[in-house]
Amino acid sequence: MTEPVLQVAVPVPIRRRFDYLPPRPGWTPPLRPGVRVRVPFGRTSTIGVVVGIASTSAVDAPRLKRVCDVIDAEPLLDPATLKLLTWASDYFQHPIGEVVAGTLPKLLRLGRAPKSERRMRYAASPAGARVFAEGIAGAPVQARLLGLMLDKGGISEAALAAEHRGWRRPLRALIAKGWAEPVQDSPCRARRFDRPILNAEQQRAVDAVEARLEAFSPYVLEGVTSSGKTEVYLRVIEEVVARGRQALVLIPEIGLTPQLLARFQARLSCRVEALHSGLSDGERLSAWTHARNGTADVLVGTRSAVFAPLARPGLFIVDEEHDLSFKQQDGFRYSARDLAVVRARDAGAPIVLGSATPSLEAIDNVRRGRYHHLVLPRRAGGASPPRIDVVDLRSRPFDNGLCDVLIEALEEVTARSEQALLFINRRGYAPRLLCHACGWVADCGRCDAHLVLHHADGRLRCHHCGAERALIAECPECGSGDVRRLGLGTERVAGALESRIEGLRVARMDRDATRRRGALEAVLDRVHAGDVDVVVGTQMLAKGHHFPNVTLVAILDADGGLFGIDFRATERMAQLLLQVAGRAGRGDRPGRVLLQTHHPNHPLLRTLVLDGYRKFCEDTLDERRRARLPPFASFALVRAEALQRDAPQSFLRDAGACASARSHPRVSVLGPAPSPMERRAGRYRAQLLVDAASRVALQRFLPGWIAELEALPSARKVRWSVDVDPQEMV
DNA sequence: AGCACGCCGACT
DNA sequence: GTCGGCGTGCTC
Repeated sequence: MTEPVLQVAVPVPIRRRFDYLPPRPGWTPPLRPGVRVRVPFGRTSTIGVVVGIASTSAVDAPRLKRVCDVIDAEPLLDPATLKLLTWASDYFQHPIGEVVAGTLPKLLRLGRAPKSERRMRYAASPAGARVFAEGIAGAPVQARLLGLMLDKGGISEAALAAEHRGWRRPLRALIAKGWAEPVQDSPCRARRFDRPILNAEQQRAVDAVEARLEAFSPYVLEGVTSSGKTEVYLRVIEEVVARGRQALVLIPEIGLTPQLLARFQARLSCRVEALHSGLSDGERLSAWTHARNGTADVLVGTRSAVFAPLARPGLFIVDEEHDLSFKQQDGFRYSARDLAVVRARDAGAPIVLGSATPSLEAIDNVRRGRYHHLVLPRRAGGASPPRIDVVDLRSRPFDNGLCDVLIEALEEVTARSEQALLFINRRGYAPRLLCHACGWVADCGRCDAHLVLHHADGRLRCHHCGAERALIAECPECGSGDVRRLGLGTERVAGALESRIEGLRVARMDRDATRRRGALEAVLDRVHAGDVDVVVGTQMLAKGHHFPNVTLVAILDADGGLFGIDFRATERMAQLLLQVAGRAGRGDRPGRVLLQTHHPNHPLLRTLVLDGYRKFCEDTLDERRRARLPPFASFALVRAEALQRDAPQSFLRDAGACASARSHPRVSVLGPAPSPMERRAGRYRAQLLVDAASRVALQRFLPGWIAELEALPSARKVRWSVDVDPQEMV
């Protein structure tokens, strides 16, 4: 009888599993995939997870070591979660060990046991109550425990232990038969008093999802801002939880988690838990464990929550599906949105991808009939959509980004005691400091970028590497005192507004103004209290905050996205534009959007403003199809960086040569080319694009090719990574 | 990622 | 004469 071979995911950046033998010959305790093991590794030892068990190994028998010990009696990761992790590792070409370790709460990675379920309570199910009434024969202990549960409406573990010494086994039997179930430790309160009435479209969306709760069915829920998407989520979640299943809700990585969580908890009479980066290690472990053992009915989390195991998965929701933060931008570059779809498919559950501005991928899937389309065209409460006015900046006088049309509009708004949002895509005061005498520009020494002037503290900062310098009054090259501040940032616009309109109360909302803990909340509170007339901010303004009194939104420079290097730049710009615009005219007052541009006749801008987002997407998708760009092709990007200027390019040239030698008919490589910002934080960067005709072609090509790259001598002189389905080409 | 082995400069 | 620089190689 040969010993089983344990395939272990070891937390190292090596694209391989490591084979081990059981702790001792003739080891009998069950060894199942999903258990953690401590393994000798090189000259040290580390904790890994068994991801497979085989009868043979490709490694020579004498080289196989034994695991030191098995940490878990029961698998920590269930088969579905393991399957997801392996799938993600294969698809995104990231080492399995790092995938597994990276998605486990830190305390579990360190070998801690999952949180005990001490405070769990158990109650009889309706089926249990029926059976008990009819009388249970042959299982006196089970009957007694069930009786207690019925008697007291639930019983704690401590009370169970007091009642019967070996309580775990009969309890497990009761749960297995569906007669008893774990319940939350505090009794449920019915909190459905605040349930708004659905409009016809919301009802149709809810009905559509609820009609197919038992099978994989993907939906795109397209609803303009404040059309009541969240209410649709809540109704469907209620139904899923009522059927004894769990819901996983993914939200973008922003400070909105507390608000959304509060709304969920206020509306749902079940146990809602959060899993996001703001939690302590203990809280994170607790939420993870509750998802895994089924104590939590609803798990609301950011990107990484997509890997949380679920005891009874029944529904997946990705809110603001188009948001870039669902794609991790370093290390293990996975897309939580796409993985959620994979998970829903495996679980045979519905998934709702919600957005006011769905991604082109989502829309394409609708067009191909793969996803169902649910539309919420109306704004809740009958608010009318905002009017979009394009302001032609050409030959119009404007000062610090503010033209007279905008100033007048602002004065009208504040006269009515309403509020306005000004969006500008750059923080700081001025993005460029220029000597008018000799042309010198303040550049970052470590990046190919200009330093941005921050006026408040008199510093010059690099927004790419964080380098900082004191502001200088004279040109360091020629000594001239005529050093000018070029371009616009939030700080400058805010200051200009204050001096242009007397008594105007301006708040800033950008990374600088909200860095301090609680600062964002403070700004939001001031806005809600009406202590602010105008908010000047960056992208942050676009992200779902509710500003009921805002009736004017201005986009100071809509041109940025029109001529970007990234083929997704226009899609981004359109989404941002509509998201920002969506902040205007909630409540009962109509909103107005002012869009300042030097290119009022740009075709995509015109389509967007005149025909709306849908038409814009149709046109952009047609263009993508003609140009064979995603989603009509599948990309991967290999990035490399090094302190030596040519190391990245020569590695990527070798990589390109390997690719050509493989002569895959449906795959080609483009480049290498220096990254759009070649030097960043002192390192030179370059990239190579892999262009495949389809996902399948790309997935067939990558594994073998990447294995070759790992063996290239030039690979050792650079740091390199693969980004499958890159979202940003920079 | 760690960790060790290995061969060349400024210090007691 | 040694401490230590990081290049190279390996991990079941």
